[in-house]
Amino acid sequence: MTIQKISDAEWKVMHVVWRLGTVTGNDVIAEIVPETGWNPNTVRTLLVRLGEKGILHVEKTRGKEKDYPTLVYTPLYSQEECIAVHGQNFLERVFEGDTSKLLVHFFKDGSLTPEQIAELRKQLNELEQ
Amino acid sequence: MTIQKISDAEWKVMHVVWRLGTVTGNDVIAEIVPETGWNPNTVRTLLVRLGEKGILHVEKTRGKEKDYPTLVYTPLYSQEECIAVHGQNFLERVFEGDTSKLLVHFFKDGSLTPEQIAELRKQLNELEQ
DNA sequence: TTGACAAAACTACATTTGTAGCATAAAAAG
DNA sequence: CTTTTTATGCTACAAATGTAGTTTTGTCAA
Repeated sequence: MTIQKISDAEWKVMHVVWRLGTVTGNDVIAEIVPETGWNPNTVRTLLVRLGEKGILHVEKTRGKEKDYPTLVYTPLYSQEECIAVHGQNFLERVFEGDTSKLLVHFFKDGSLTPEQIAELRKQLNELEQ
Repeated sequence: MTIQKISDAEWKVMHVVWRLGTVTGNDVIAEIVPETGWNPNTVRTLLVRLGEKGILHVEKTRGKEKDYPTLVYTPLYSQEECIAVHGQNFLERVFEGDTSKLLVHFFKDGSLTPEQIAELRKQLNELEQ
């Protein structure tokens, strides 16, 4: 019932899907293959699996006009939802659930720009009152 | 050559090993089994795998006095090193490498105590100058 | 109509992971 | 010494993952 696990390779696909909204296999292939060198079939396999996991909705549509039917994939969960679930998991696994330990780690390691630091300070202030 | 991947179940073992320093199988079993309900053999399997992965050093030692030889496991990498590697990986996978996005997410989601917030502010200040 | 081409569907296969069970060897107990 | 425990060493096995290859099928160009 909960959101199923998204594997490393699948995350890469999901980022593209969230960015583009509703996509065809080719859309994703066009984005990912040049960057990763993966075989196009690999991308398609990942899309199929994400469909089976209930993370993407899969539908066969006839494009606008005379196009022949193509599978289109649509995210069933927002990026925020998936990040929430998987972030929680990571937090527990690696930091034993201690959020502030996590935050301190990524602070130090993050080489943040001054703007980002300012943004974080703002967030902190908001949290505080 | 890099630190190999540590799986979910293995992290649980590693936290115990880091906490206790050098451990026997039984030490880890005593800590983990009550909490998780895992079969003791499961814990031993994980220890063996961590040894094979080069994350733990395995050695057969004769305990202090009249003890019979037992396998003892010692971490070959500090918690910080492992967290650095795996944290980086997570950051890239889930947040596409954007540290500040990660931080903002865990801020909002983290239900921090006032002390933790204060601590973070301190860290921020240190970073800033 | 027929052949070429591309998308989709199905199949594949080695590794890793979760989760043990079973057999053996050595120590402790009797 | 023999028996009983227990840690260790193998073996196991299904599901998930990374990474495609092969086959089928539907569309379009000739």
